[in-house]
Amino acid sequence: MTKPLEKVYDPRQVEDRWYRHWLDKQYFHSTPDPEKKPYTILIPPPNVTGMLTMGHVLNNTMQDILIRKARMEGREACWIPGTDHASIATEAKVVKMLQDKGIDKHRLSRDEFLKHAWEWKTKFGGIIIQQLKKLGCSCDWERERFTMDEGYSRAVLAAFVHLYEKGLIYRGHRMVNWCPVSKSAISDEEVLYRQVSGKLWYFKYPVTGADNEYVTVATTRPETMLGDTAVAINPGDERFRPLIGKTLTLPLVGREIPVITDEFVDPEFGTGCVKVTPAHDPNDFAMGETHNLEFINIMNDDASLNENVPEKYRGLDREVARRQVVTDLEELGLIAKIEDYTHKVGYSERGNAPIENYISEQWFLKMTELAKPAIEAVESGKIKFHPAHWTKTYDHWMSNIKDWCISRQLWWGHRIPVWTHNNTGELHVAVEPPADPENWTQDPDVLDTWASSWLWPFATHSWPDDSEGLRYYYPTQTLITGPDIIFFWVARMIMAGQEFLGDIPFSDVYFTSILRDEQGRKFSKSLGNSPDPFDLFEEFGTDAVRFGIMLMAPQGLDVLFSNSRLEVGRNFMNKLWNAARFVQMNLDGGEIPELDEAMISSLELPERWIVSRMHHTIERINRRLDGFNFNEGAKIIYDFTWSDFCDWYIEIAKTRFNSDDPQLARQAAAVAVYVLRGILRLLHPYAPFITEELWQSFKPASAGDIIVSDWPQLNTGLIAEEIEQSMALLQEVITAIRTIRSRMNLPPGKKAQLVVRAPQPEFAKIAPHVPIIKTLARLTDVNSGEDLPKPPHSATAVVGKLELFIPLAGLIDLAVERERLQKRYQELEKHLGGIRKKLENENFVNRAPAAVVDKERQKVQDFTHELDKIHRNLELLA
RNA sequence: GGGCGCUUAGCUCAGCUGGUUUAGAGCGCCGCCCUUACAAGGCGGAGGUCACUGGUUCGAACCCGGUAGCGCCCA
Repeated sequence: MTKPLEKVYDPRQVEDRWYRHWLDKQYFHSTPDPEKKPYTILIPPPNVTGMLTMGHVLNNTMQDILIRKARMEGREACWIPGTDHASIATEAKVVKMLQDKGIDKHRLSRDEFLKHAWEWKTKFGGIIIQQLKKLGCSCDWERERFTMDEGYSRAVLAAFVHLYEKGLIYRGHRMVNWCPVSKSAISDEEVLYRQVSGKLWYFKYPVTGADNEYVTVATTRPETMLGDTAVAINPGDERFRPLIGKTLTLPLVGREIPVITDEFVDPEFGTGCVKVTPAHDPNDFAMGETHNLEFINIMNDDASLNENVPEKYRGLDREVARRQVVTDLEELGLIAKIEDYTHKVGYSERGNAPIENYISEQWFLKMTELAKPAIEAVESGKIKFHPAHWTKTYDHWMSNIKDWCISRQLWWGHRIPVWTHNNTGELHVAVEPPADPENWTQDPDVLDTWASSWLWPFATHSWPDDSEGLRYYYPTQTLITGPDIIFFWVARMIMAGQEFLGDIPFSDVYFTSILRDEQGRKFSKSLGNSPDPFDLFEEFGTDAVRFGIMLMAPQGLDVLFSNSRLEVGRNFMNKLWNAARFVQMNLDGGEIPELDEAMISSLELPERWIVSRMHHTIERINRRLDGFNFNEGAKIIYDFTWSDFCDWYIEIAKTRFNSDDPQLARQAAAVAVYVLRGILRLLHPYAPFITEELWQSFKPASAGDIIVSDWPQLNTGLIAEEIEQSMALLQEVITAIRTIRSRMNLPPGKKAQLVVRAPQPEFAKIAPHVPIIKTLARLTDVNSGEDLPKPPHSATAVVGKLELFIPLAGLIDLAVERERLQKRYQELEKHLGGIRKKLENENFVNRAPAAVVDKERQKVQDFTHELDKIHRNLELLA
């Protein structure tokens, strides 16, 4: 027995203390144990430059719930944490930091820059790891990995070499998505399309050698006309048939360009004639290849115009050049019209600037072959998605997969392990550099960050080397992540797992909800509508935030988050705290009584009932958590604790503690402790701190900390339907009396009398519990009999076969009473009408299962019975 | 344009395999109460033609078709 509990739960006194204790005891650390089944979760590595967001809170709380439950269930639970190096984001931050110090990145050598980057990473990187600890995450911190750790880097390079040797990696001049801010290629998945309101400009291109004959083309990007090398029409478009074979003179440039025909051209768009800029548009690129057009790259890597345009425009930024081109064409009278136009523009995810389609030399990974087994793994059900509908999105993307541009023109990251011989041009592709490095030049690019994090499930271990850990922990069990990275990461991990280890990386993937604010807007930095988790921890307590967010996150739907909804969590923690406090106050001399489960069947109804309810609860929570229904699991434990345990059992236990029967009081204390222990353990994965704190006051003498205690064992033998039904009757009686009291404005301090008219066997069902009814319904005495007359001036209720009368001489408001009864009368008539209609339907009686029909017949009987009684009492009021 | 999802009380959501009791919960609202665990609380109450429409069925909030509105992803 520890010291008495404070009146209000104060999380600040508790959280850090227990986290330190768990760390000291090494509870989070896992070592392979052949005797135990492993349960492994890989953290989706947050960006090393990142800070904890509510999205992380949601995501990591779920992982912690699963891992804590698995640990309590006796699995060898291992949650592997870490961060990724976030090439683009980190490099941008370091460049900015250098700029602030007056250092230009390009004045530095690559090595000098990397030195700064590592310094920066050491200093600021990984703040998020500390923040995860604050959240209570029980990760195996001894296994923390960073995607640029030495061993991990070796794995990344080994993977590259493997794929290169297999012929899946190639280098090529291709059109890629170019981010002019980071001056790097990015993958298709890193492009976000936004609806933008812009203009559609109609330009007139003069037909060569003809006076006053023009072809009008429409474009959203005027400046790209400087790189046009053709104009295209649909071959079936009669309107432009005369143009075929002619050439046009490109204004401002003076280049002669052909008119070509291509099926791709949509006659409905613009004028039906389109300008073709093969070096700056993916569709035009394709046309350029088919028609053998000239590819003129008109841009520098920062999206300013280069020397391939007339001098006037050189060096201008694309936006400036756009305005200039429009002005100049206007002066020449070559603008037919300008329309408002909304269209989608691709933005670079990190640079937050419109991307360019830009031809450059890049490294690509062929995906089709890798995708096949990955599609199969999900279709066959070897890997299950939750909610399952994500499999369709996955399938669609996987079966239309395109080659992956994996090179980035950055310095922070894994440098591509390809060296070219300075004299012979020979390639050296290997994890280790050539023996004579002075004769070789290494490819300057680094790999896409996802080309390292897709190896996370095994590069976090020893791969490519074998090890006990790799064999024991791979494949992992569950991955929890956001649907926004289903392609970036989930799909690619599945491919990598099968390619490199020949086995799936995990068996279940849970996709979290998207967090939105109360107005339904996504949380975003630019809107500033995302709360700082630490403010919330401070205001509500970490357990309350965890529990609250679990409660409001439905599976498969977005979460409308609001601070006020966390109050539910806080209130619940306080409720639990006080329930525990009450139990503690009633432990005789501080001794914690043990309940012998074998004795339970000999206990009284309320005790047997609460035990039955608890095992019901265990069963339901297990089922919900097995199905990743975190919100429903939270709801179940909430309801059981608040309604069953606090509102009913504790109230009944008060009558035991106050009774003259010490045996009864001891039993109630034993039952209360038994149930409380169950609640604490069931709740522990959701609310680790408060449950650990309370556990110390109630744990069995031989038990350790709750984090390593046993998950409550379901005993279906203790679930008793008939007990729950008997208790339901008792609850109905009490509620019926309370309703009358409330309706009649009887203040709680004023006790009432109860007269029960009922057949003897019916009254016998509640007779043993009269003391409880008296206390919970605030009665002085209870009389019963089969033929008692209704006392004068009494209010009435009917519960099953029991007629309840509360004499209210002088207090009863006959009008209110009549209204009450009439309302119930009408309700009953309505229901009866519906049921009778059903039963009169021969098809129903003949075709519905007998049990269903019997049930309806029983209802008719019960309702009629009640109706008669209400009717009789109404008459007495008349 | 293609795909996915959603629409149940004022708000946020449950409602699992069609018959879960008479469609539930929390918040909010109304009334009474500082009843010695908890006012971050207790007791009671009001509030819903389950988006619309057609069908399947003895029976539909639930299954199927269509319509409308909202959201997301892909092109």
